[in-house]
Amino acid sequence: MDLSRHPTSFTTRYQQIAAQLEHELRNNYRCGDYLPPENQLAERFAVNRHTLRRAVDELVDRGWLQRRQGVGTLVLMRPYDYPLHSQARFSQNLLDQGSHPTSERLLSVLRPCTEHVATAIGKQEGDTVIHLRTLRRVNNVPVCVIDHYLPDLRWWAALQHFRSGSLHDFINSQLKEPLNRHSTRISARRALAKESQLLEIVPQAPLLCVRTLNTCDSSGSVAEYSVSLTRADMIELTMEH
Amino acid sequence: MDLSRHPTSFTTRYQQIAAQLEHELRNNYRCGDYLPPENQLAERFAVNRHTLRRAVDELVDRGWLQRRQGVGTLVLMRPYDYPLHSQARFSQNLLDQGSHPTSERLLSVLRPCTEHVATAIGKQEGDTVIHLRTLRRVNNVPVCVIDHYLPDLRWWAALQHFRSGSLHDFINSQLKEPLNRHSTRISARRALAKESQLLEIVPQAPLLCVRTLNTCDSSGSVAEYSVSLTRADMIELTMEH
DNA sequence: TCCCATTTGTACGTATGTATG
DNA sequence: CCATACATACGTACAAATGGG
Repeated sequence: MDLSRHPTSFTTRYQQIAAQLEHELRNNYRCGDYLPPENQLAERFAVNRHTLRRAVDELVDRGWLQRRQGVGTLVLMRPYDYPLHSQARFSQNLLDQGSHPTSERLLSVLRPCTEHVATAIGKQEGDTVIHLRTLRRVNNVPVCVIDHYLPDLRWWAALQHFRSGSLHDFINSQLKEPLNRHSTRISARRALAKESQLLEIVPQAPLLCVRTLNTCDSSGSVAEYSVSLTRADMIELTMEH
Repeated sequence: MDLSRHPTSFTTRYQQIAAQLEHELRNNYRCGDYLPPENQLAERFAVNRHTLRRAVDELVDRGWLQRRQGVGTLVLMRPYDYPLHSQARFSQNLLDQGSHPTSERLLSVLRPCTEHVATAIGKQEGDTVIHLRTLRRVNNVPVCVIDHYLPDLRWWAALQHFRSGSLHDFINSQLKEPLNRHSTRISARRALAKESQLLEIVPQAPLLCVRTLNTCDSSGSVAEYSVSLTRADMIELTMEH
């Protein structure tokens, strides 16, 4: 595949090489393999090592390669395994956060909160919070991972019995605390390595990120701050006004 | 602030410079400003231009700077805002769609609607609709492009006088038709080539996509269907409940 | 329209540092 | 301690894009 003579669109040398490497990664490499050393590749493509590195940079940025100083360049890319749901897009109500009847608990710990969480829930960095992580599947396909942060440590004992289902229902029925949605922030970004693994998507795939602050119905104090990451290729959020 | 003698952690020269630049961005620059030319900065830091570029690369990757070939390096970061989140982001109310006072008209045509638009507004594929495209900038940085589809062709004459400002305000004042938000769908995907060009982002960068259906206050019929594409690195949507 | 200065983008060359096994 | 391979840095040159004269 000669990409050097591409009539329609101008590409730089390093972009050509990146495209060529990407093609070879898909066909000739498997996850866990190492690329040939930069010197060899540079020689093969007849470019300076810097130019070759610039091409590899692109693929590292896309999450398909990982550099290991003194060792080599590791191949992370998997062959595409989900050709199916390019079309299928589920809808999900914007208010569904934390109330998925199908979600499953992945994590349940007490931990000092980060600055980000502290700011959101109005506590100090390092204050202990309950941290739950749940994963929602649709048709057994993971679509959404949610981190829940709860500042009221008195809930800890009860929450340890939460295994699956709707967290908000659980809190409502077990702790008699109906939660009120206070504010929501919606953003999008690329998936990080661990996230793409968890959600079984290619690295760098776009994610919808919904951050929700829930307050206690009774006292009005912050009860839960949740951050959900949703596969943007499968889910869209809907809202009726 | 001398970062060159940092006892605890080893930092490379370009990392020191990136940290220094980040510090200066916060204190001495505002969104929309331009950095001094790379040559000047390189001279100031007494490094090669490549080294300086490597430092700037870091801040570009973090979304705080944006390069414009032939022009300069644009500052995106808002002062006083950063320490809270890992990513400095503007916020935009979820209800802002079509009502940006700063938006500018890019396109204004009559055209047969696609199946997608036809489905949304409840007409037949091929039926003529008014199609407007507007671009919103913040501090002269493009952040959001919106396609508006309006089925009522009687508005065409009046709408041709719309140049900039808030489209919804224009419709309200010129056509005496207050619009009502009916439903909203939010998704995310990677930018296509043309979109990334228009929004001045790298290809494949994640976009927030908000599709809104607005109805006439009076008749309740569909008045406008809009599709907005927003740079996810700069804008997040907020909602108070 | 064309040219020109400015600024970023790409590419080559070279040298040395750092990490790994 | 050494060979290998990636990381950083300096130097140089030219290309491409932009904006102004």
